[in-house]
Amino acid sequence: MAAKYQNFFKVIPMTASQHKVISLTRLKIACQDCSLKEICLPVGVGINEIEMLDDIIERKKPLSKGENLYRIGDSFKSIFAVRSGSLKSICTTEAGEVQITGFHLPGELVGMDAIADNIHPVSTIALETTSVCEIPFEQLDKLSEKLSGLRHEILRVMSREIKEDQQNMLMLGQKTAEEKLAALLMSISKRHKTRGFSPLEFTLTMSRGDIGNFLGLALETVSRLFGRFQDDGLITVNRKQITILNHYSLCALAGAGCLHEDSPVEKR
Amino acid sequence: MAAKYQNFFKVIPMTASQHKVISLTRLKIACQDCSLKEICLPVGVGINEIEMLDDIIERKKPLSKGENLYRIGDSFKSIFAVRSGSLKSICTTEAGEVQITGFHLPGELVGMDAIADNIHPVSTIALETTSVCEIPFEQLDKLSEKLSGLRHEILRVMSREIKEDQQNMLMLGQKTAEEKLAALLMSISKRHKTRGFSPLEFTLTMSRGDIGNFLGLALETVSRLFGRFQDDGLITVNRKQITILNHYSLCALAGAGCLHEDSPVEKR
DNA sequence: CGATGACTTGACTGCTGTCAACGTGCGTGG
DNA sequence: CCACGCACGTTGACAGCAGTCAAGTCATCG
Repeated sequence: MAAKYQNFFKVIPMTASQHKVISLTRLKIACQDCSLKEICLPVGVGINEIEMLDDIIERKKPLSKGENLYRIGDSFKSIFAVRSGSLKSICTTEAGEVQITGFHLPGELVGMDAIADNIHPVSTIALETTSVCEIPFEQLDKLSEKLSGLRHEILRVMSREIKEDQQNMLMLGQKTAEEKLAALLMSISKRHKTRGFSPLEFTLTMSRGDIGNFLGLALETVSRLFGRFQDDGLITVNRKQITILNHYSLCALAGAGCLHEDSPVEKR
Repeated sequence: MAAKYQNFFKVIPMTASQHKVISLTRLKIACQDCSLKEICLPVGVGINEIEMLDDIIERKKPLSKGENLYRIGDSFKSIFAVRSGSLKSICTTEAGEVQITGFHLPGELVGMDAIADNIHPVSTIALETTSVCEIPFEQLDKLSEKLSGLRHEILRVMSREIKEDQQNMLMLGQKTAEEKLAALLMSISKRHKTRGFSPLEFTLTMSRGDIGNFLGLALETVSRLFGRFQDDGLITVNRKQITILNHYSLCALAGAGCLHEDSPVEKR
């Protein structure tokens, strides 16, 4: 769902140690290096504005595993950029069933689906220790009034989300279990690559059950598929550690566009 | 996908005869009555601006069945509001397979997914004789700079599309064939209701194949399900004419939220 | 009136869900 | 440091839903 802001909203991942020692200087550097500065920094020009930013970011201390960033029904004030860690968004039906609507990795934005009604339609929960930047929507909107580039970028980001959600819709509706899982792996791989990490070796922070729920599969099926993929030499699975051995075949399996139409050739 | 703009972007449906006799006066009335005027009319204030509008709309003569509104890869200039008729959006994979990403009914907007890359990611095709209004995005954007209400509304509309696409994703991934079809019928019913037509009796403008493709089902399955629904007394099917007999049960079948969480109670 | 495409119905196969038992790793507490 | 317990993950057996193939019916259009 939110795999798509990297081009514009690229966030510099932070290590856990950095979270502890947030000095004003350090943060300024972090923000200036971060591609999010196009949103964050122009809020004010002066140094004191940056200090304001400090406050905003400082306010969000890292979430620990299982903690909520926001809950269904919470009023919408800000969108969030993931700096490190990962999250999942879930919506619960009246029957109490839980449905995962997406996973969020560093450099991605969450919460834009709340703009419509000023209420968060999903809960977003940390899958591990996770640090986020808060971007007050009010300020972002004000800013976009003056900066047409920013305004366009916001529209583009949202449009991209629509476009890619539609791709995901297709995937879920039309693909087999095998194709779904391959597509998810390709999606995560691509997103890791975009943020500068290895696209061929990564750790899944979500459980088999989470993956199954998201893909509309039984967790047993997910487990079996991991086994089959390994037998076929496509990947190596070690608990949550995934190594992609045969990127091309996996991409082919994922089918049309590798979840987001970016085959070998990079789009844009 | 695009079932969601009715609250704001309500378009007054036109009869076929109206298409033929577009007088300037008549059109002005049409635009002023149309809820789209919040977008269209403020472009200019003077009478000549409205004439400009006339030109824009006139340019779009009704599409006949099978005609393209735009094709994949076309450069993006405008979004479109459906006045009468209906359309489907399809994306074709490199393998030449066709996937339907959505149906569009009167009062709905199409083309917002092209903002991201300035290129239409899908082709949109008339399912019957169809008339649309063209809304030049350039002008819409310029206008939104001054009118914060309009700017917010655009964001809200796009946010809503994201939110509801996510709901659809869930539906496609998690629901059974029965639930999918029920959900589609409920969606269409709701959309008909919103534009002031009967929610319990309507004509499907798309083929069984289209429905199956969209829902990720074989067309035979769709056909069988229509039969089963009829046997169970939920609906009456006469070729493309659908009558909903047991709205409540169908809604229950559609599951969590009737595709868009609007059970008996109306949201917002 | 015939042809073509859309739809329906039937038989059969296979993928995937469900139920169930069994490993495996990690954290807690002795 | 070890043992235990619990959550997570794996594997197997079986059943059912939905896809595929195929034949036949119906509507629409030239």
